[in-house]
Amino acid sequence: MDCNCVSDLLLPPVPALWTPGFAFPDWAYKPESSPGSRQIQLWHFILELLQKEEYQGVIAWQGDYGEFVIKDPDEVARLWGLRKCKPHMNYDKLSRALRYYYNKRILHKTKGKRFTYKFNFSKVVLVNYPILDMANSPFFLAQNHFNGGATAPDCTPEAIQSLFPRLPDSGRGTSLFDRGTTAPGPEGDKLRLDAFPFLSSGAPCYSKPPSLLGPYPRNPPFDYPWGFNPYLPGAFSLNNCPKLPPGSLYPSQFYPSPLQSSLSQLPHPFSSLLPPAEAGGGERGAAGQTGGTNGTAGGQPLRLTLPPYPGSLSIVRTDIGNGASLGERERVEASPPATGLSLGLGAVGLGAGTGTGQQSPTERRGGVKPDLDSDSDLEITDLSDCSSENENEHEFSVGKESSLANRSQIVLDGKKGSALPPISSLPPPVSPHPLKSLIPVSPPPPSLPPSLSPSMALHDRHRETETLKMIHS
DNA sequence: GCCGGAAACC
DNA sequence: GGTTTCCGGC
Repeated sequence: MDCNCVSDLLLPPVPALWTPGFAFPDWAYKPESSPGSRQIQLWHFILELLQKEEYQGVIAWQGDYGEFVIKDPDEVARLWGLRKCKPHMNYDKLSRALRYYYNKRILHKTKGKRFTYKFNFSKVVLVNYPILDMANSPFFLAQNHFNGGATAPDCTPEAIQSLFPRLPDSGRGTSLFDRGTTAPGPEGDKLRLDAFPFLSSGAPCYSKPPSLLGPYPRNPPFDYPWGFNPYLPGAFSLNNCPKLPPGSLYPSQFYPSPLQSSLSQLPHPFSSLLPPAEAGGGERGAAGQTGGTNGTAGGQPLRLTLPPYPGSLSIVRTDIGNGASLGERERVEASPPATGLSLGLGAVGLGAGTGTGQQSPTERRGGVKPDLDSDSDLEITDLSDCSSENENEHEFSVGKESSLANRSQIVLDGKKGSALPPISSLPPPVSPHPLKSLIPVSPPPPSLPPSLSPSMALHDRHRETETLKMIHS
């Protein structure tokens, strides 16, 4: 019998239990989310774990932004093995796979720190979106660890996202740039954000990657390295982010893209892609966030929002078409954060807090061995159907309970959250989940230049973009 | 623990 | 292509 344990292709609906604010857009977990692969990629999986509170004890953001620590290597390996239906997976193998990313510069090792790796967001972007003129982007010039860049003045997910003026359409699991769904323009099948789940939730320096950031969580005026922000003169204020100490850049650097904001808040060109109604900040009811659906057919609200920061916009896309799919575009996430979210970790039906007989991964692990306990953190992974390779691994079953549920005791509102990473530069801890409170109930409307107004013709916007690009360059 | 080559696998 | 598996070396 074929292994369909984790079936990346059959991920169940987004777990409703997951909390909004930390979920990657569901599209990020779809098969097509991993360019070049029909299965979830390891780095994607890692991000997946990183954004789940249940796994804080296993893997968590720590240290520098983008940096994470595998607290429980064996457990992570086990989980990965579950996901990939590789019961014999172990940390050694997993780490080998991680090393594979070194060359791709998606990841790199934090020297001197055991089990510590670091995502190289910008490189990931480059790898997956070569069409983007990253090389000329002040953002990347400043941030890139691999190009000699010393610091990352604005290595914010917002900044990264700002490079992608088009949002993926999570509603159907297809993005605006989804391959095959959009007329392949010059970059028709490349310009997608599905490779950057972290853009929406990756928040290094925090035990939990703040995602679904509300409106621009930055104190205006933000001092962009290149000082070019033609679109949003302080439209998105950090003031909307109660958890961010004024003037603090560090947190903001990691506040991933505000998935809860809507395209209507996007400076460009997303907002302009929205119909007037939605572009105007139409709200989606809480029902839309119950996370009960995985954005299969419509209804799945986008949780990815571009930061109101298109300053480094270097995108040359012109085929803004595919408007049809825009029906699935993000909607204003004005509803309270707690209204649920649709986490893309599809198959993971984590019963946060509902698990019984929890046993820490460390306690029950012992490496990925055939006699694994039958319990699993991933209810999704029913390995009973694993291929012959695992047929003798009946112990490798899952779904019994959420042994990690005990980790879910982390209180989302920061009352009981896990400790923040020991980051000296980190401003006074606001909460284990900085973004939890960053999502304003009513996001301020973006200040869009007339030229970027929704009524603006596409070609005009494109022209505008081109012009801006030239200016930028 | 970490690294990277090599080969196999899917 | 993206691992998985194995392995020798540091």
